[in-house]
Amino acid sequence: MQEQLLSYVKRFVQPTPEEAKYFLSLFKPGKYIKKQIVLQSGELCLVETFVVSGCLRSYMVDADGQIHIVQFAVANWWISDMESLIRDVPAKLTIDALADSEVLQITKADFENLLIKFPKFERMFRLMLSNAFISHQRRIIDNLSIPAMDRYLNFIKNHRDIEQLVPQHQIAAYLGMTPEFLSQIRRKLASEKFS
Amino acid sequence: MQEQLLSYVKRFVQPTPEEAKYFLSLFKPGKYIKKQIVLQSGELCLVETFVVSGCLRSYMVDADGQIHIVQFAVANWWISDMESLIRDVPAKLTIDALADSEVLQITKADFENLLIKFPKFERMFRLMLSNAFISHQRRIIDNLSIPAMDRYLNFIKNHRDIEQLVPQHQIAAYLGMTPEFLSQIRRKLASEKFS
DNA sequence: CGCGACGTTGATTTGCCTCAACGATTGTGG
DNA sequence: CCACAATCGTTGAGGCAAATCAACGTCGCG
Repeated sequence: MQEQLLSYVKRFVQPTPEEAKYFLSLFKPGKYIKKQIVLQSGELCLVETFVVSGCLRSYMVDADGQIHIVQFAVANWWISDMESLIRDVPAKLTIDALADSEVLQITKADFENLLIKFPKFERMFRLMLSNAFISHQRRIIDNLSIPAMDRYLNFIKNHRDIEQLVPQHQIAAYLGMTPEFLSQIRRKLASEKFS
Repeated sequence: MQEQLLSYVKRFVQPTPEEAKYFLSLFKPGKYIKKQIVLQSGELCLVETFVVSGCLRSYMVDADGQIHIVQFAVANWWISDMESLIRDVPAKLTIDALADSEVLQITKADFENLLIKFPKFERMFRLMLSNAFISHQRRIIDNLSIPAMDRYLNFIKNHRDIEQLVPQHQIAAYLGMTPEFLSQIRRKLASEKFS
């Protein structure tokens, strides 16, 4: 588990053995079983979570009780309610496990100590955030400009791993459509295959 | 101008006079007149731009030729094509001026030198990015869960400054609706005022 | 003055949602 | 190990929000 996180880190920065050891020592391993809640909306988000295996998801419930999925996190992804974590406000998101999962978690306090002791990691988190920012930006554009069927096609092309792990109505909730409508789309796609 | 940027910086980190001086020395002032292009999509984005006054916008043109606005940048906002800037790939976004504007710009090379020389600023950009990430995340949720009229009401509540600066069809392109439909919404809102 | 940018209005169409019902599969307690 | 309940995906009918298309009035500006 620790090695997996370390090799992830090395994509961004090259820690010395000492830095790497300290870094890893701050992460506590944990397990969640399917459906288990990691963070309940309304509470404070106290940790940043790195997914080693399995799948977590973050979602928001809107005024009509509808669930909107913000993110799926499979192996080598991070997940948290960033707003709650950074600004110490109650979380708007709920995070739970879609499958049995192993994680590594660092508390906010340890995280801040880490950055003070080894500013090198500041760089790593900045680069990670840039990536997340870019992909969120693309998702905004896609939601505004691309019809439902193409959004689905893009999704299964770019996230085949997630597609095989989570049920289809979860994908619908991520793409911003109803499960019924996603079903229509799939029917249409299947029939088009004979042409 | 420089003082405006400095006071912005101080929201995040406390630079020493020496750090502040070096930081500011890397930013070159510039002006754009209304409609002038700052970055053409397809080219490389070479600078990060801080808006001192006026208003820039970034947008993407989709397959149907429709324009989708990613961001308005008024005073004290940053704007760039982050993906192009960080990964050295052709920009997908175009940036232009919606009004005569004053800016301060730093090149990618100077930016990297800055972070090597004074890692303190790494922290600042990480915190800035967190904020941008959080607001993008909220926009994704809003676009999926909130009807057009409420998105418009939220926009004019939270961005009255922008609303007064840019024409309405630009706001429509930001909110993901047609100008005609925004017009309908405004008519309905106006008539509701007499009740 | 004349043209282009901007906002408005109305008629029509369409993409997607709602609601309701129904198999198939999974899983779980008795 | 069976029975029953959830969970999941599918189908169809009907409805609504928002897009499209077309026309028009107004204003600011070269």
